[in-house]
Amino acid sequence: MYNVVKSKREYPEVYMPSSESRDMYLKSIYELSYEGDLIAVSLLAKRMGVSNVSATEMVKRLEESGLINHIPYKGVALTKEGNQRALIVIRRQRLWGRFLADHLKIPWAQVYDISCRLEHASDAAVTEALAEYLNHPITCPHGHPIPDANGHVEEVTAFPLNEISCEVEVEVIKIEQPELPLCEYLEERGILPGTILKITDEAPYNGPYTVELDGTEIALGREISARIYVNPTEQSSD
Amino acid sequence: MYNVVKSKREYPEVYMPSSESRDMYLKSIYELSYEGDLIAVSLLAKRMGVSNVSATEMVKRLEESGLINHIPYKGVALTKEGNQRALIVIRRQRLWGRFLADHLKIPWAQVYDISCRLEHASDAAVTEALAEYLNHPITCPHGHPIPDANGHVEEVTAFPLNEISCEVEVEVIKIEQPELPLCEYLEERGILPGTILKITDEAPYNGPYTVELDGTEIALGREISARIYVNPTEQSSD
DNA sequence: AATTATTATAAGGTATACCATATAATTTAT
DNA sequence: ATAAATTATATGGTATACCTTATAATAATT
Repeated sequence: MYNVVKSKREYPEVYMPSSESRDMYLKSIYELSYEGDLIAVSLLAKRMGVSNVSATEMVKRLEESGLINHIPYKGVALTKEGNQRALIVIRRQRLWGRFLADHLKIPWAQVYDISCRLEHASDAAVTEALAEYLNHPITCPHGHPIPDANGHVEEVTAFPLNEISCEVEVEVIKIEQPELPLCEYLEERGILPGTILKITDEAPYNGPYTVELDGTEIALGREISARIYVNPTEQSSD
Repeated sequence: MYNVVKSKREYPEVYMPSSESRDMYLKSIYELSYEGDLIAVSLLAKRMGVSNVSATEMVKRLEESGLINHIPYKGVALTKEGNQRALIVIRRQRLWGRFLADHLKIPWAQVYDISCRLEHASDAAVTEALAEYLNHPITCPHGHPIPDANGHVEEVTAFPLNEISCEVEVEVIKIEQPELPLCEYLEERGILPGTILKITDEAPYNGPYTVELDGTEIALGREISARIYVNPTEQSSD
């Protein structure tokens, strides 16, 4: 009688198995992938916060459904269908992200996690109504492009901050894997898409970067820097 | 790492067990209850679309959690805590209902089912931000009052249409159990909160009512009539 | 009071999505 | 080439939330 409770059974599993968990795996694989490379199952497990055995089990299920390819001892990659599905889920999440940030004024750091829950409660009709309502935004609050209704995106070109030289002024474009603790850290320090900053010093032995923004200097670890994608500003390229 | 996937485990079950399914049971019990009367487990099972055995199992779990009381062979009733929880869930659903209907322009008939999915993806912070954004509406699109953040409501007084005499002009106040097929039927015929109508004829042997609205006459079965709650208009009480 | 109907419980099963531990297969590094 | 590390699989177990079938307990009706 109520969709929510019976959803597991109402879908014809053979045709297109779908669940929150499966969608999260597909999304993680997409987010970890770069130009169709293979993702190690152990990396996927780490990202999903589950054991390797559990990830392997799910990989098997997703492969049987034709959503991913698994080359043993090498890794997994999304099939065309899996990629499509991942991008549809990502579209939903990023649209909800915009709504949460722009309309509900949810703190930036919390947006990703909350939108992640809403994405699973939205079908195509709700998603498109939401897109219309939001006036078809092109990026999410963390700077990622929003795929269109057919699951197409142009990924924005940007470079991780740790690949940028000292004294080059850059603009923050997007944050990769914007989960709560990282974003809280960044939000406190005013680092979000649009922020202008530059590296003023690199500590040796893989030590932190010193970053200047808004006249103040802060220290940023290498791991975090690798998740902050930036582009040189026009000013710096002169 | 991702809340959605691990939510089942992250809550300390002993303290406050919560899940979509449990919330749906609580909500159903609330909706079936009238002035604290006992709800038969079989009725609950029917409402939830599950077998009696399954409903009994869940009743046991909910009782162990202190959310309901179960008097064997009599029925179940929400405890104070269960009632609170039900109303919080209902608040979320009804707020989302307003958003879906007023902002996303989702067809009225579909609002209940969709809001039912969104309600489970909302914590207190999102709920209150949403309430603020919607300007604290007092009723949902189906005419039900929205509980406040503490889980308090004043149920609106209204009478099922089948208890109304012929020729009395009434206004539709709310639709009980507004699931999709019923609402599609009503929406097609223009019967929703605010509609003014009157019964012009009652067919014998529990036959259909003839109802006049907007100058046209339509036939309405008794079962449906019992779910349409109305109040006499000021005009009719003169 | 006896029959019928309803309600409850018991036993065994399904599916999803996790877990740990152990072993086998393969890759990588020495 | 061999040892070490990684990856895969096999086995058995947990929790939730369903299911069916069968039996026991109670309530309602005749």
